[in-house]
Amino acid sequence: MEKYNVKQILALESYGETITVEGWVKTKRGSKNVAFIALNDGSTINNIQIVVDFEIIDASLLDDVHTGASLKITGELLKSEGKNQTVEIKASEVIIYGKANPDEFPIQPKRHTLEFLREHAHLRFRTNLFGAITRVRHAMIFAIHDFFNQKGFCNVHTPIITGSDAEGAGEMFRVTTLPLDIPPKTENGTIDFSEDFFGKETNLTVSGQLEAELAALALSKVYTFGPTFRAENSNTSRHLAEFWMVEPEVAFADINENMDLAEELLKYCVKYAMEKCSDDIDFLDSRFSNEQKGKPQNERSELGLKEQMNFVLENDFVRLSYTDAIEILRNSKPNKKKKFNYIIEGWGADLQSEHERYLVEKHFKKPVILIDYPKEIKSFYMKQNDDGKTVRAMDILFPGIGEIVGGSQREENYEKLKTRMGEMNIPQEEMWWYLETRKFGTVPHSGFGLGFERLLLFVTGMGNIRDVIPFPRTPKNAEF
RNA sequence: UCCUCUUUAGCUCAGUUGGUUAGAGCACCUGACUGUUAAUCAGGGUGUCCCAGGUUCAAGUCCUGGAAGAGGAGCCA
Repeated sequence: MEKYNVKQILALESYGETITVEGWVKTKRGSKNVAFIALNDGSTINNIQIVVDFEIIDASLLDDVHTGASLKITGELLKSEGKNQTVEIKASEVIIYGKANPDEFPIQPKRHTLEFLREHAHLRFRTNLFGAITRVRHAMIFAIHDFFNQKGFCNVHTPIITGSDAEGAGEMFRVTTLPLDIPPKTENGTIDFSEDFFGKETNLTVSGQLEAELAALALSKVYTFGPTFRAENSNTSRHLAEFWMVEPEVAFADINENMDLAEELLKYCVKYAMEKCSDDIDFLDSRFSNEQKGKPQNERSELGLKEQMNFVLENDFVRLSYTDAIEILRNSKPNKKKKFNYIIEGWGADLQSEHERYLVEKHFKKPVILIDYPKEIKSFYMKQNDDGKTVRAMDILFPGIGEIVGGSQREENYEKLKTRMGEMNIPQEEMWWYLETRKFGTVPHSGFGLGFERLLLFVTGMGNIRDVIPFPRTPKNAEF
């Protein structure tokens, strides 16, 4: 006898065939002679309807079948008499693998708040919503590897434990095996890390970029896709302490090729989701619309989820220099009427969230790529422009999400890089290996970082980043 | 880290001016119903009112401190 998953069964037409299916109960509806069980195994968002005829199955068996129980059903595949499905299974045997006591099982067949489900992250996979998000997340992982593989990129695993704390991307998590209560001390009273596991201070990585650059300067086109850790005390719906980042690095590529690559990658992923996860995206689209209905008019999204995705696919991203952005913002209504919390006075100011949102959501109403930022507000490794004021940085801003990509052309000139490190107090002795790549066969190269969970926010229409990663790590929260 | 808001039944929430025994819907159980679609209809009881202090004859309600969660800001991806 053939064993199928629910997704396969829903596509079968071999009526009369005896088949077996295993899964978890979504809902049970009973009447005097017959009961209906909606069964799901996670292979699709759709359920298979099990018909239990009490002339064939003892009705008391279903006393232990509630939402959440796990079952093995054997029965006959039939064309459904009901309206909402094409096929169903008329059970000849019902085996209960595990009950789910409804007094204790927290996932009821009703609407739960996302906050409640976050506190039950071990069980939230069982909901339609988190099943859909998990499948879309999987598809996006594949889309990314697929994209780069097709383009001849080499995937490189960069280290997760790093000996450098000079990457400048944020606060780091210390990795140590030293005893916390009585750490060994040096003569002048500081902690003696020479006795630590690695013989030096080590941390969890905040970015694989620097190591990816090393690989790019031999393999030309590489990317890393791995976990990243930031010990910032950020309590927002867009930040995680542990998140996944896609970081391509390309030799012989300038900032324009870098922007082309990022735009193409984002569009590829969005298209992939719409094509490969259409059932899940349909579900997420209607969830998104329902959520918008509950919001005040001025906070509602003008477009639906699928409309937003199509819009991104059909339009070129706006490419705009920092200097031009400042001009637009300075002459904007909210700036003149002093509606911004931070009024744009002139060139040099860092852009705040409200400014980025104005550009993306009000002025252009499209994804925007901002380039050529003042060097003072960007990292040491970014290539300096000839004007002596700006660097070849690029940030991609998405509606509702903000910065989804940050990247740059890298400074390939040894002397310029060294000078800039000095100016920005980056310890050069520690970074000797990074500098050496500029000494031996240096080439122009570029790369960027794409926040994987931020991409998922866009593709799923979810509003909180804690809901697009299975087990979110945030300040004061490492349960599960 | 800062600002604002929230915390009452398993879940979602209401609870008036501080005043008797703290309520509703869902879930659950029982019954009815020949095929339901988060089935429907009738009946059944459930509480550390987030924690610790304080004010008061009396606190879910007022005050102080704390914790957790959410939204926004900063940092960024």
